[in-house]
Amino acid sequence: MGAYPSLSIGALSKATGTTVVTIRWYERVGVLPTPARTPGNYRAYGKAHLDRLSFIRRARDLGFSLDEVRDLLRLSDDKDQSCEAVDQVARQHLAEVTRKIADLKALRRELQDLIGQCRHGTFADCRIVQALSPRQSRR
Amino acid sequence: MGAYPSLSIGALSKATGTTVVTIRWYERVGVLPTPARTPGNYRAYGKAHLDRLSFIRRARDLGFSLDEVRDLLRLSDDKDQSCEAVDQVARQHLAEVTRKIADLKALRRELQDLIGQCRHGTFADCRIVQALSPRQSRR
DNA sequence: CTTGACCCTATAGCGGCTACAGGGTCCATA
DNA sequence: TATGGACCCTGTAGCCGCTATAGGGTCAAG
Repeated sequence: MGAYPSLSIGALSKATGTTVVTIRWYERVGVLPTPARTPGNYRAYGKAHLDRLSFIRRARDLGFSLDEVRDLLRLSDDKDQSCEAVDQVARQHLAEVTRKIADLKALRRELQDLIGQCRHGTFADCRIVQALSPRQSRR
Repeated sequence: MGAYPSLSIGALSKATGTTVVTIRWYERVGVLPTPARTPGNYRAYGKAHLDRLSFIRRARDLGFSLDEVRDLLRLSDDKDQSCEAVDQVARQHLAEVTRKIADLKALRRELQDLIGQCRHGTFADCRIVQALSPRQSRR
């Protein structure tokens, strides 16, 4: 149960699967607090940084923007309040993801239609080229 | 059957639903050819530009990158060849879209799990915060 | 004392625009 | 003829979330 050993940026990088450059970037844009420095000016991270960075990575993997991550972190610093606000952020993000899926599905159907019509003839006959070109003919 | 009247950038903008700034951007990055100029240095577009810009917009709406659009345009300038290459670009893009949909669906499921577990208690009990924080506890 | 792995800062670039700032042009009306 | 307003011009900087490069400093092993 000694003092938690401090981590170099490289060690933190390996521990979280985040590149060194990205870690410095997170510090720069204020989602990861500035760590202590060694006499040689190397960053020295503690357990709190490891936890925080893990949180950030997980949220990013789930598609939250850095702004949303900032919100989530700020909310999680007010420990006493109910997590309704957090839930709200998550639900909003979920709605956005759902919308994106719908958009991509519509797009996929269009692409499939397009590709399905291609008969590999000469270019003038190509349905893909025809379908792409005249915007007004496709309501 | 007179000469096709030339369009100002604003007219082209309205005709294609593209902002004036974006049209100039397309010219700058080389997907839309530089138009003629009036004596007052205004851009004067012809029917070819209208067709080309419509093509670009439609392809962008379908999620093609500007690089892919460049490819499609270059391919469609070689009129004689079969449209196999075009088909290839489209199929590749379709595969990418399909992959994105799958990714987003996995992500949505995770978010739904997370949100479904929230019981709006105090923060310490919040499943969302817990689930976000410890990265190593989730396989 | 040198090698090589690691670390530092600062700056520029990616895609696909968007938003200024600071002007010029054109046409209708007074 | 003057003026107002709609339109147009160029150039630069900003957005997001990094990534890449240049040009150094630090540290431990051999």
